[in-house]
Amino acid sequence: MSNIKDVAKAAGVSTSTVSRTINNSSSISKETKDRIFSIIKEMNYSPNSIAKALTNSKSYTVTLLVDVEDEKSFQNPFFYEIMHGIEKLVYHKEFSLIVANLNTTLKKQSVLEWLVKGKRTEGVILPSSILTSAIVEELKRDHVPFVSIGETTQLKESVSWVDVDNKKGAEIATYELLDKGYKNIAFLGYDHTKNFSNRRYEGYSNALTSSGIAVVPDLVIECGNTKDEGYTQMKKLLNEKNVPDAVICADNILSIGAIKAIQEAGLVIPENIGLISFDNQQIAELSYPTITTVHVDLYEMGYQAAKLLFEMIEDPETRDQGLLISTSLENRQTTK
Amino acid sequence: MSNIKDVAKAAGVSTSTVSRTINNSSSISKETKDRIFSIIKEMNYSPNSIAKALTNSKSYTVTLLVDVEDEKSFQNPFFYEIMHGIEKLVYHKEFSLIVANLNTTLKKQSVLEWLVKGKRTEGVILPSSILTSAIVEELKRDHVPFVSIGETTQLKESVSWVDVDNKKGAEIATYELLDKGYKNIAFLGYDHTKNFSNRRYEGYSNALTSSGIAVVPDLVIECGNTKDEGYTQMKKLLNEKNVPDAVICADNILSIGAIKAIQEAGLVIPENIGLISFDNQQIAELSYPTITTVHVDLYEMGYQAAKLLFEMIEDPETRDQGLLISTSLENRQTTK
DNA sequence: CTGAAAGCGCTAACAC
DNA sequence: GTGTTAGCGCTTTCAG
Repeated sequence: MSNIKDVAKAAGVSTSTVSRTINNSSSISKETKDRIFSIIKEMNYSPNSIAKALTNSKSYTVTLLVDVEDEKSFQNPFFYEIMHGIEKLVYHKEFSLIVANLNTTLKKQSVLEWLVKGKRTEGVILPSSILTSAIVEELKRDHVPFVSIGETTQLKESVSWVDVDNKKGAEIATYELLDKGYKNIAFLGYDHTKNFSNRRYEGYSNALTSSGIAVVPDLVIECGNTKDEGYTQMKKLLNEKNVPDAVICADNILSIGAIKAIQEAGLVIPENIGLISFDNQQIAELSYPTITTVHVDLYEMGYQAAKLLFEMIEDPETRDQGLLISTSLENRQTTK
Repeated sequence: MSNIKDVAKAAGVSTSTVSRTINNSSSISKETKDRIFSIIKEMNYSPNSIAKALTNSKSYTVTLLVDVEDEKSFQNPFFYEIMHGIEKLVYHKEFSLIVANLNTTLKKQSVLEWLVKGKRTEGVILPSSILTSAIVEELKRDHVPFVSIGETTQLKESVSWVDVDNKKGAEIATYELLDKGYKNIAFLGYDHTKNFSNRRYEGYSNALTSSGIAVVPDLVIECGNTKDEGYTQMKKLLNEKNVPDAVICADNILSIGAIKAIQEAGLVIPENIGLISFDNQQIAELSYPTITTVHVDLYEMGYQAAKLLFEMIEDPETRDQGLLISTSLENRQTTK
């Protein structure tokens, strides 16, 4: 493998000239530049990134930190697309993307410590679900920029984040149902401990009241996000005197169970009951009927997270900020 | 940030002594070691990984190469677990894990070239679906060890790989159905262009013939892996004179459609018809009924891929090898 | 517009 | 057991 010295020798110039050429310095004549570039190509030279990193005291590396043991931190299907968005910008900036698992320990320290202290990373992207105050403090102390995927309401510290515009998403869903003539809309799967769930509820109630419709507490069902809960709670709803003619599922897996309950009750979707859920394209398309969902551009979310991160890397004075990614409605078979 | 010199100065020793201490050389007296370690802790010193990498001409980095645009290269849910297994060993070895997308280009070269030429990576793990001869040649030329996730039947070159023991998996499934009293087992979703599908078919026919049962060509259905294909093909099967009493789905999404077709025909699962599919835990558990599957330990697969890779990194003379990861049957509601 | 030389932080051969 | 020193491959003042 040839190095910068070899190229310099072959070109009859100094290493500085080669270096300047590579880095496109304006102070090199076009002729020498051209000559050097052709020699570089001839010799199949590539700058050694590690040497460059050492001299510049930069790692040219960004870390995506996840909790692989925790299904909730990044749900499988989400992760891949988000990573795709991150990856896109990271390599565009000629950085590498490192993936590491929160719970890994090396040399008696957390991976994060190991990465940061060893100067292995210049920035971190991580899901809000694993972002504790301890991590925030550590990263801030070491001046490592980071961006949270998910709004960070549980933290007292200010933090940069990107999140889905859950409120708006729920609003869109609610308006859509109203537009299609549904009148009595339930909200299934509310979980007041989760930020995104609160936001979705806000959107739902907002859209209703804005349309002159009162929120009916009996139609707002608090429960976890499982198929079985969806089934049980929907069944219950259908046995009340006030039966809804549409339902918004605050979280996605619920809807599978809910649909089952509706079908078993002899009701037809979307004629008798309409349903809108959130995300998870795969489930939405595998179900019978396919599920109308509020869809999030996760690629975009990842991309924006990376963009925010690079702003912070390039200018450490950048202020923390929050960014909401807009949603869109994917009409499928559970709505008219 | 303190460096090795600072530590040496504080300890009143040379940098080599500190270096040897860090790297646990046996030729340092216990006393100095202890003293140095305590100073290291005091000063909160961490070795600069980039400097170390430069001196040792190693990047201490392994790359997971994927095709994020191609759903098939790593299907979403698969990827995460495989990565988890890889990640585990990679960090245990005190390496970092880089993730990169095949189609990214930098400085007019592919990411892979960029990573390899720039000495950014010491080894690569990638799915067989994106492993072309061109990539093999490139990696071999540059002496970069790599491991394929998936057997590489399409290549003439010898390559290290890990794969699911698809044949054995299908055998297990077939034997299970026979054991439970099913007698007329169909094989749905055969795709002769795919290695894993061929292997599964082999296992199926193997188990049948070993049990003294002839393979009935009419019960082997070649089709793609979609919900709709599963529905259509299953419906067809149920309308033939020779109706199966069990079905193995060679690929997973098929089973959703197949189940629908069975239910619509008024048949009861698992009493009238049994069904076993492959993988995809999430779908298998969301379906009504939940689907009995041949399950693969993807974490293990990732871990073994990394293990193979490190053998090659640590000893370049290591010969290429193939490794099959065993499967297990997850009994759910589609079988008696 | 180009070159010489110092230095990034660490390791390892060679001394003692 | 420990220290001295050269060097990994690059960038960047400072000179000219």
